[in-house]
Amino acid sequence: MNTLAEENYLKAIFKLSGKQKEAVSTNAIAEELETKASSVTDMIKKLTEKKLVNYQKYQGTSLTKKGHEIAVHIVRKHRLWEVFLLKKLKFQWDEVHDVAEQLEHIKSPKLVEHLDTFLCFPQYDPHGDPIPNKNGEFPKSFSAPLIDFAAGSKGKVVGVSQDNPAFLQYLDKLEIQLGSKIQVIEKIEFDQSLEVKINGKATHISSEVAKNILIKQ
Amino acid sequence: MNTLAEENYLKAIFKLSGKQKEAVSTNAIAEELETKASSVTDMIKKLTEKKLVNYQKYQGTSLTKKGHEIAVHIVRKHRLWEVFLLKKLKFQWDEVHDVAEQLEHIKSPKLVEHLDTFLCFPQYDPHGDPIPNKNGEFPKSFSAPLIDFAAGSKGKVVGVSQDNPAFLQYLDKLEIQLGSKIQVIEKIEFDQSLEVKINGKATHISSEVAKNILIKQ
DNA sequence: AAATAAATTTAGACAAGCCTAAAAATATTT
DNA sequence: AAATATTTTTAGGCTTGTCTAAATTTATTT
Ligand SMILES: [Mn+2]
Ligand SMILES: [Mn+2]
Ligand SMILES: [Mn+2]
Ligand SMILES: [Mn+2]
Repeated sequence: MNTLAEENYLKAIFKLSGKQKEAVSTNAIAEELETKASSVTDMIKKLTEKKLVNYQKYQGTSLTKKGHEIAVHIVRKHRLWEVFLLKKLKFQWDEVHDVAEQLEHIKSPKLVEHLDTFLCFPQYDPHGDPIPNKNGEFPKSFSAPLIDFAAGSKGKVVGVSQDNPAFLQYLDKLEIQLGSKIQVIEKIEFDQSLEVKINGKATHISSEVAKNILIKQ
Repeated sequence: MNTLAEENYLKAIFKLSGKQKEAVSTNAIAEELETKASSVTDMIKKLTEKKLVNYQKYQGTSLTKKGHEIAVHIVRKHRLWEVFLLKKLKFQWDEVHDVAEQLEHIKSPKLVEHLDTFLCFPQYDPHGDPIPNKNGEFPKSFSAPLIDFAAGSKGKVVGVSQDNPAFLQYLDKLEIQLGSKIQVIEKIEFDQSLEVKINGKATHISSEVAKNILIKQ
């Protein structure tokens, strides 16, 4: 069984290594976990010992098959709990992440599977992130950040790539939710910001925000 | 904010000190938490520092007002989660305790209150234990252990004073549940065991079991 | 190809929680 | 009231996970 700290490291490496499972730098992990590089080196050595990561001095870290499985399972739990908090306990979408950070570490195979059943096997969490099934398989989703769309293109908001409360509350203020119809009116060359229509209503969006909104055409 | 270990110590002291809030011995705490007396002394000193317990060397430990409040709040969370697991996630009554031991440490005031609302403010957990409300007040309950009842007396099972799975599974086998009607047919002097009728069916029960079944007349 | 900068690791320290063994205090017998 | 037994505390040590400061390696400039 793994400790809470170990699980958080595995999750961070999973998040940072992306689809190609690239090696992740020590500093990147330190930043993600708001800790120091020296602490990361220490922990990586323990995870290497447990065969949960591949690590070569100065060359970065990647997950082993076993480490990957554990990380995906934690992501599964995190996202299922987020759905539970939103759908059953009436939390707002900007409130679920922090509590799920705690709940994801609860250890009980039965709990996860029964929760999944209770929630009717949701495929996406409140931020549009895909929920892996019990075999660790993710539902396929075809989306791209809003910033990659050209003027004139239309689509639907299917997700966000941040779950920071300030960001999510700002989206609420802009009346942007999962499912909102969006059309790019103009891309401002100067600062990469966008003029868009959200459900028919014209709004201006910074590039920083547009990077974190996921669109499906 | 308190650590997981601190919370478990407060809960243990609460459980052991009973209604009169008697001082609890170091050894009793050690046994309850399956740890060593020396570890208990260490922790008690920290809790004294934080003004969560009253402690005098060699004279035992009791909870302060603040310590008592925290302990009751953890008990509240534990029991609400037990209800959730049983009622919503279809756990058996012998399976809920261990998972609730983990869930009781999740920190989110909103989570507890919304869970309580979601469950429609239950007053008792799956073992018949009273659930304190958000002000820390327990519902009054009038029950006594089965072993205290004389031959001929009748009553209803309203609780158990152990949540150890082996004990609960044995009750399942005896077809004893909360709500079961029970009548004491005979008390065996020799070993304090009982002949009883459960929902009309005759059964023999050891004193050890009879101590842990709570009856309301 | 040096020199410099940035990233990473090592060395040594610290707090939390736990342990064993020994000492001290309290309780129980004789 | 001693002697003995039990309980509790103290002393010293270990692991986990963190930190700062210094050393080392790798990357980037000049
Ligand atoms: Mn999240
Ligand atoms: Mn999410
Ligand atoms: Mn319980
Ligand atoms: Mn219970």
